[in-house]
Amino acid sequence: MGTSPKVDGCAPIHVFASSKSWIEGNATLQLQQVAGLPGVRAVAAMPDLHPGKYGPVGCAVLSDLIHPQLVGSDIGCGMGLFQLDVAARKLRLDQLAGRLHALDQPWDGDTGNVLADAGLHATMFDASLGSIGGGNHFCEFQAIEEILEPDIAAEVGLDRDHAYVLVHSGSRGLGFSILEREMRNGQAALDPVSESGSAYMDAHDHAVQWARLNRRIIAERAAAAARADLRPVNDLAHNMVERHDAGGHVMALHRKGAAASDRGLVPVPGSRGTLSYLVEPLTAMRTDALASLAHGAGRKYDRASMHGRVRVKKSDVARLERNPYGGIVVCGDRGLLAEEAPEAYKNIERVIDDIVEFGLARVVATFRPLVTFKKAQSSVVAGSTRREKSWKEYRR
DNA sequence: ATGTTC
Repeated sequence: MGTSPKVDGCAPIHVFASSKSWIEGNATLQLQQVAGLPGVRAVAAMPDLHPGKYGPVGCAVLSDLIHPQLVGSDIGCGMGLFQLDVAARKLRLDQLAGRLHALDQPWDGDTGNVLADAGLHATMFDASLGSIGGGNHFCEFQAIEEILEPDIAAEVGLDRDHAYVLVHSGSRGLGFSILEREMRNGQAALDPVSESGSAYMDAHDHAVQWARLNRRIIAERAAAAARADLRPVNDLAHNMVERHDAGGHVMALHRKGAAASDRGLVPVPGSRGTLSYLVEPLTAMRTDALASLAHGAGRKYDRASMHGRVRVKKSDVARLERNPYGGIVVCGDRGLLAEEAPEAYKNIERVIDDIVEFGLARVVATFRPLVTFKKAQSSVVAGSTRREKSWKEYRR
């Protein structure tokens, strides 16, 4: 708990998890490996820490060098919370669930226009704009369960009667292509002020904005299904890297599954069967947290093991398609439903308790899930045999 | 995480 195991040649690691929070051994191992990477100065781990493909998820890493793998493939992935101008109690959940199936279809909006409005150039991945993607990504209608800090809630215009939409999505194929390109170049680490470092940052920053726009469009599509308008409460990426000038010395602050704690209230989702939280970061309290916060409950069991833990029979599917609050989970992919079952995740209350006890944040409001939408099984699109430029051939 | 299988 708040340990700083100083291994020879390794950067200090601060773990903001109490002994009550389960941290998998492999995640701790990955954390130590990260602390030993070239240029790494400090590592902060959150209680939602769990093992990932290229390194642990749920941590911030301050380094002299940019490590694209520490950001991962879903550059700019994050959480957008939006308030709808409709009362939560007015939503017809079954009707809404039906309409949300439209999110499995490509967005039919004017991609060129929204990109231009956002100041973003076109890429070959723009057809994915407005799509949620797979894995843990979701779009969830929520209602306020409780407001614990009325003054702060009022500052951001929270109204306990309104419905909300929380979107967890990222940069789809775009971010993936950027990491893929870096790995093909064989450069494990980049000098932040070098040409290659700047080129990565340009592509990265573009993907971060693209992902933010993607969440906005997804929220608008969801709002349209509820025949409502929306306004953003806050939107924060949790997979990203930023350059920081520390008195002439440029450093890279990576966040992998960790939200920034220096730009407004942080939406912290639970699993799809629990409350989600909106917290106020108390950044000044702990500089060793690297201006970061937990980004959710964090996985407890890996995806593969969930297929053995959850039977995907009719009765189980029926159970997984409801949440304990009487809400609906829409997911046309039984396998994904099993992988993303609430029991695959850590206890969000434990995670929140930890960040509160370590003085990292306080809870402003809690939200209960009404309707959660997750991607349906990917169906192979017939007839698209036309040879387009391969995404691996793509250059900005 | 990924136009997830070249």
